[in-house]
Amino acid sequence: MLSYTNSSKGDAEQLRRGTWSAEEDSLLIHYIARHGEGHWNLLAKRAGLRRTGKSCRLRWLNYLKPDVKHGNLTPQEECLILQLHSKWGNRWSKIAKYLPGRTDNEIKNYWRTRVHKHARHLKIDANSTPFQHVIRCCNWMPRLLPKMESLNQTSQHDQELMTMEQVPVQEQISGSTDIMSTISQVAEYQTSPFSIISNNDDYTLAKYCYHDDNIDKNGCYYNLASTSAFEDFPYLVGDCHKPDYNCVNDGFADGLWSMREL
DNA sequence: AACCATGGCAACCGCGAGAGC
DNA sequence: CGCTCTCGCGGTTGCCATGGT
Repeated sequence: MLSYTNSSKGDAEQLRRGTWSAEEDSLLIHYIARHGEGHWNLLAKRAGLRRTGKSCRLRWLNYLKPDVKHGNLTPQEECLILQLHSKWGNRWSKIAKYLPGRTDNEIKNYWRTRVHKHARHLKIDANSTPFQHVIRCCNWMPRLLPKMESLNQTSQHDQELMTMEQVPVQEQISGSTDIMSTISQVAEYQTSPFSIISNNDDYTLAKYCYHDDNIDKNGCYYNLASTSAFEDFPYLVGDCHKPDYNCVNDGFADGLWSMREL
């Protein structure tokens, strides 16, 4: 699957494209470990990689960087993506800032493969107001919340932190342990909006998102309560959503959840 | 077993912003 | 001011695995 870009400077300067090999990954990791990130075009040449600087940067940021989390998104992360996308639209990098360890590319792929798919099947625009109401008010968000609650009972957040401490990504990749890197990962994670979820003293994101008293008979209304814990996260604070139409009776919701159980 | 359709995701591309000269 | 380079972003492509027929 490997190809080369056209070059007028001869074969020696042809650039590789396509899937990265383990050898290339190793070259990139070790070069950055010694010299740091940045100046990607120069980095590519000095590291002996026949890749564009752009390609090196992308590979590092989306896959090789130690604090990149791999694996399925948690319900909490899915919930936050839905919230933030309804607020900011396709501002993937901005959304990714609120999901430590997740890349804009991963979030973008998640949206396009999972969320867009539902919109296609429902024959409505994924960016349209009706679809956003379906996602946020009728089914998707409310169904994520019980999952988040059940995960909280077993302290999912703590489990993730334990997992991160036990098997640092950097160790998996390079075979060496950088304890400071691991600690910084955990510290960064704890300052994210998700850090509140398993904090019983400070309530949980799920409980903030979902108040039974505020849900009407169609389940189309929920309130995001205000709390000082969300001062740095204005969208979640006191934001109320009430659809201006009955999104359950119009059949959107049934179609949505017959396709995939979250 | 072979073929085909589909989904998931890594990687690429084009563009624009910003910095440096 | 204009040029070049670097970087980052969002959109798109294409490979590969999986499931269905």
